[in-house]
Amino acid sequence: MTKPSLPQGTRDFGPEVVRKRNYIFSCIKNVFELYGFQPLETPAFENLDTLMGKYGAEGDKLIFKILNNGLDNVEKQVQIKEDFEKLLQGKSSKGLTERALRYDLTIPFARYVATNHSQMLFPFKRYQIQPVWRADRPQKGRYREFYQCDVDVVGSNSLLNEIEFCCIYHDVFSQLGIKDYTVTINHRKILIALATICGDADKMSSIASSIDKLEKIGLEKVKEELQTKGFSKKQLDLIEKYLLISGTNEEKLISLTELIGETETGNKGIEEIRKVISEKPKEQNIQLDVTLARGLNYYTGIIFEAKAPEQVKIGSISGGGRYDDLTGLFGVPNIPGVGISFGVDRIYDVMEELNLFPTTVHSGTQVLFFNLGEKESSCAFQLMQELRHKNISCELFHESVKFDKQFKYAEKKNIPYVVIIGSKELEDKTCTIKNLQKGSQENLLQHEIVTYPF
RNA sequence: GUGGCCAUAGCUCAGUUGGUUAGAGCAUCAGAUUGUGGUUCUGAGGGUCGUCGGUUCGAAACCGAUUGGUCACCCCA
Repeated sequence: MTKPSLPQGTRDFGPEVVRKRNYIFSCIKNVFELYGFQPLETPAFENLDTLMGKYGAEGDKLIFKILNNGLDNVEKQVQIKEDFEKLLQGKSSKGLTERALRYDLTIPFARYVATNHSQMLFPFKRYQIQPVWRADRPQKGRYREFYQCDVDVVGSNSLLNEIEFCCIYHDVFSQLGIKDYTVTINHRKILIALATICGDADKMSSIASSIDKLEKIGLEKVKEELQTKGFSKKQLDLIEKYLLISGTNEEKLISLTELIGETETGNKGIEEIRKVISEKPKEQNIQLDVTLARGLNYYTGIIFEAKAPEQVKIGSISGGGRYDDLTGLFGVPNIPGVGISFGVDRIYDVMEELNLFPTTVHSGTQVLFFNLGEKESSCAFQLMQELRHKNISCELFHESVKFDKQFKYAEKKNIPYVVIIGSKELEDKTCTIKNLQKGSQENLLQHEIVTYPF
C-alpha cells in the first residue's frame, strides 16, 4: 500500500478553509447580484475545438486534455496508432482527445452566448463562479485547479459598463477589507496606436508582451528584448518615449495625446480612458498604466488589472477588459462585451496573510450535549432535537466517556456551550449549561432550554 | 517546456570531516484526576532516514539515477 497523494498543483480544503473561501464567494456574489448580474454555470469540460486557438500558442499548451475512452479497441488499432504518430509530431489529434477541461470562464461563456443568442435578452449580464484547470507548473500563488469569479456584460458598447466594473472593484475589495490594492487600466487601442506610429499595427502583441515586463525587468532589458525581436532604432526611440510617460493620470493623458493623438485609434482610446477615470468612484484610486498589456488576445478596448497590496508578493488578483467580437470566433459576429475576473485562491492567500477574515467565519456547532450514560444521553438527544428545530446547531457526544474527553472535544471544535445531563439532572429534570469561554454555568429546568439565549 | 533548492517520527526541524542502539519541540495516547476542559507533572507509542544502485570495514551523511515537493523563468488568476 503506497501512501496516496494529491496531483501536483491541487489542494484539499479542510472545514476551516472552506468556511473562509465561502465567505469570499458570498461577498463577491452579493456585489454581483447588487449590480444586476445573473448566475451561469457551464460544464467542467468542453469540446477541444471550443478551447483550442483561443488563448494563444502558450495557452493551448496549458489546456488539460482528456484522453478518449476506448483507445484499447482492437478494431481501431491502426487508426489510433496513426493518430498517436500525429501527436508525437506536435499536432493535436481528435482521435485521441476530443474533450478538454475548461481553461477559463470567458470562452465557455462566449460559446454559451453563441449557441443561445437568439433567445437571450441583451445586454446580458452574468456572473460565473467555477473552477478552471491549467496544465501549468505550480508555484507560489499558482495552482493547476483554481476558481475564477467572472462577471461580464455582453451586447452593450456603453462605457457605463467599464465604470460599473470600477465600482465593483471598489465594493468587493472594501467589503473584504483589502485596502491597499491597486487597480490599473489601459486601452488596447492605445497599444495599437503605438504599434501604428512604429509603422506596423500588426506588431501590437509583440510590442505589448515586451513592454508588459517593464516593471519586472527594467527599461534596458525591455529595449534589448525588442531589439532582438527586430525593431529598429527609430522604433525603439518611440517606444522608449512611450514607456517614459509618467505623472498623474491627467499628465499621462496629455503626454499620450502628444505621442499618439494623431492616430484615430489612439485618440479614441485616450478619450475612453479619460471618461472612465472621470466617472469612477471618487475615493477610488485607479491608475492609468501605459505598460499594462494583458496576454489574452481577444481584448480590444479598455483593460483592467487589480494587484494585491505590495507587501503580499502575489501580484495580480483580478483582471479583465473589453472584447468587441468574442462570439465571432463561434460564427456569431457583432456581440461586444466587457468583463473582469477575480482570482479567489489568490484573494484567499492575501486575506490569510493580512489576517482579514472576521472571527465569525469559524462558527459551527453552538452547543455540545455531554453523553453521560444510556438514559442520560437519550434525554439529551430529545432536548437537542428541540434546539435544532429552533435553528441552533448542536451535537451529542458520540459515546459515554469521561468529562475530560468531552470537554476537549468541545474546546477543539470551538463550541461555546456544553449542556450536561447526568444522573442528578435526570432525576430532577434539570440540565446544566456551561459557557466555556466565561467558565460560568447555570442549572435550569429541561423545558426551559428552548428559551435559553445561546 | 527550462533551471535552482529540498527530502530524517503525524507536523516543524537538529543530526559535527562518514563511526556503537538516529534525536528535540509540537501533536497523539495513558496516568496523576470515577461530575467539570484550557495549566502543570509523569510515562508511552511512533522511523526501511523518499526509492534504487554505487563507493567504504562501516552511509541518514559521499557519488549516480529515479520519484516527489518547492521556488524561479516562459506565461498567467
